[in-house]
Amino acid sequence: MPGVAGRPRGFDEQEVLNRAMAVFWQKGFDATGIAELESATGLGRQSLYGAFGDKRALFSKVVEHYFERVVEPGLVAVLDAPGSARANLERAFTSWEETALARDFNGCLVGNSVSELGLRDPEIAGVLQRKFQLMEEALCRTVRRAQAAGEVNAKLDARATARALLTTAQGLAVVVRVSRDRAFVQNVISAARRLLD
Amino acid sequence: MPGVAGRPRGFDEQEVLNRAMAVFWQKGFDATGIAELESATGLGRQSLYGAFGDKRALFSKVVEHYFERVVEPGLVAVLDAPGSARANLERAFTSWEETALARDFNGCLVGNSVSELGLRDPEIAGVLQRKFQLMEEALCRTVRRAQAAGEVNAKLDARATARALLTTAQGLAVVVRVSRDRAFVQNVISAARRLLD
DNA sequence: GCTTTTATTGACCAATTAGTCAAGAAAGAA
DNA sequence: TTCTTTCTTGACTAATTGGTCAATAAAAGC
Repeated sequence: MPGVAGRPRGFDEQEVLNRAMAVFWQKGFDATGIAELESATGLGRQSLYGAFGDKRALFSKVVEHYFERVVEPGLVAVLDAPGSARANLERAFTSWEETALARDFNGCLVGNSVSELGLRDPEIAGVLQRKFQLMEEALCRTVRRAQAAGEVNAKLDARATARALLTTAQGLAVVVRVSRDRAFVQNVISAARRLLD
Repeated sequence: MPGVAGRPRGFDEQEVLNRAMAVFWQKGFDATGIAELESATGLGRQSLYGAFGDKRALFSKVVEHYFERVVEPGLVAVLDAPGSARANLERAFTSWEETALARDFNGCLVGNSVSELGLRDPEIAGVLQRKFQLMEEALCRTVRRAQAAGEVNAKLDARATARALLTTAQGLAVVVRVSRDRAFVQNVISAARRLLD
């Protein structure tokens, strides 16, 4: 009989994913050990394996979780918010600047994972590629919307601009890891802004 | 008596560094095992340890080697070549486009290493940061030179522009790992070019 | 030829890895 | 209560990891 009874979980799946995400985000896939995931989540090994499968499966769920809980609200929702599309782009830039300068900034989990796993795990690479596409898409439609409102140079290729912005953000996430310098970040953000003129 | 005699090396150090570089470049530090370095270089373990120290020390030497043999000739020398600075920047863009689209493109070893080790190995992070600075510097002086020649908008902040270009190149190296798409790369390069106008 | 120094070879080791097994604990269904 | 199902705990394992040891080989200096 399916769906019947059994001892209920003693943990909140979302909260566990949050903690696991924090570790993977900071250290990457390989450098994160199961023991570390145990202590970070407070779960025992078998609970982890029972609930999420092996390390790789857990990592996949963490990537999805990251997109839902970090990128969707922090970027996509910001861009798609009603009102001035240009203002939304500016809000995204500001948010990039702030997060990049935060003391505990770990880059972008998607970008980090692409660097680490992009060439050796085609399945995960496919997932990551789709995440990039979703970000590009969000940027693209916002650029278009801003163009329609006369807030961004209408002569620009919206898709090309979106791709340049995505690339800039990913580059910033990398470079800032070793030079957390406010002037540097502002220079890059200014350049991103200039891409809209 | 120091500096006397002993059996001479049976291998060429530069060639060994080339092979080791290829492996580290493709797979990263953690994912590269000593066994793999042995078979890639053709050296036995003790020869490797005797000549280069432990894995981390070898990796450091590989990073230096990468800069000397890849970045210096492929970027710095191109930018510092005599003649039109703007043309040199264009040559760099073309080279980015070509290498990014090559079948065996593995990103930038410096950028990859920053992602993997930037937060956990301060010493290596410092070295990587200096490499970024050298690239920024080369871009910066070339932008300035082009400005002086009237080939690039003289109103631009040369340093800010150099930083944006560096960031763009690093971002491209990441993004292209999962979407090796000619149009995408051209869009990004066009945006980089627009940063000079 | 003998000595000294370094290079090479391959076996070895301790530690860590991801993943599994088996027994016990807890809660809903009957 | 009793049964059934799932969750939890901690010990266990097989494989791989980076790194080392000791013996051998090869060349230069005397």
